[in-house]
Amino acid sequence: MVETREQALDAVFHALADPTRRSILRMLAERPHGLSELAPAFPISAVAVSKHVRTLEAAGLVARQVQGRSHLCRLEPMALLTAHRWLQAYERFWSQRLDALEGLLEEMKRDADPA
Amino acid sequence: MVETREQALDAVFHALADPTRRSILRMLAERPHGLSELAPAFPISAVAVSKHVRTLEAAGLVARQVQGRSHLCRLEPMALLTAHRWLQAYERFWSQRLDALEGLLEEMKRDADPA
DNA sequence: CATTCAAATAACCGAATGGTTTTTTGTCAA
DNA sequence: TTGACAAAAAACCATTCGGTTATTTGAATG
Repeated sequence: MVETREQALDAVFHALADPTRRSILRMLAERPHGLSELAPAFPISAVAVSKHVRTLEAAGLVARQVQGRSHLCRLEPMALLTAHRWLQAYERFWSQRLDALEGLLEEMKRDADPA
Repeated sequence: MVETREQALDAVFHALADPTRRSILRMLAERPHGLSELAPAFPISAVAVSKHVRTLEAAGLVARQVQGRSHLCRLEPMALLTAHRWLQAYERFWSQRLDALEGLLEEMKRDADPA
C-alpha cells in the first residue's frame, strides 16, 4: 500500500494526527482488542471507528487477525520506528536547546545565591 | 493557538504529515531561510509555500522574524519534543520486537554454522 | 512620488477527511 | 433454516486541505 519512505512517513504521521486514532493505539498497546470491543469506547459510530482502524492499518500501525466474525486488532509497533527515526535526525537541535536552558538555570542559581 | 496537549499533538503530527513541510523543516535545520528564498526550492507557487510555513508555525515548529519586507524563518525544535515524547511511550514495544529479531538471528547463525 | 519587491489576503477549485445512516455480506447459533 | 450479530460497503454531507490566480498591503529604492 505504501511505496516509498516518504509515503510511509506521510501515512504514519497522518495516522497519528488524530486523537481518536491515538486513543485506539493506546488501547492496543495495553492488549489486542476486537473491533466491536474497541468501538464502544468512543462517542462516534462503529463505522467511524472501523474507518480509523483502516487508516491505522494502511499506515502499518495496526494488524488485523480475522477470527470468524470478529476482527482482532493488535499494535504493530515497528511502523512507529519510521516516525521515531525521522524525529531522531532532529534530536541534536532540541538537546542543544535543553543544554542552553540548563546553562541558564545554573547561571541564575549562581547569581541568586552568591557563595 | 494550540490549547491542550492533544491539540498540540494533532498540530505537530499533521504538520509533519506532508512531504513539502518536512522538506521545509530540513532546509531550516541547515540554517534559517527567508520565505522568498524557501519558495523557489519547490515546484509549487510561493503562496502555497507560505501556507505550508503558516501550518508549521501554527504547530510551533517554525518561528518567523520579520525584517522589513523579508520574513526570516527558523526551526523551532522544541515542538518536535512533543511528538518525540509521545513516541517514546511506545519505545518498549518496538525494542521488544527488535530484541526478538536479534534473538532469531543468533539462532539462525548457530544453526547454519554449528561449532 | 512612483516603482518594485515580499508577503498576505481573498476567492476559488477539486480531492480528501471525518462523520453519518442505510444496505449488504458473512458467520455463529437456536 | 432462520435469525442475530460483526463488520464492510455504499451513499451521502460538511469541512478541511493543498493548490491555484488575482488583488491588496507595506517596505525599500529610483
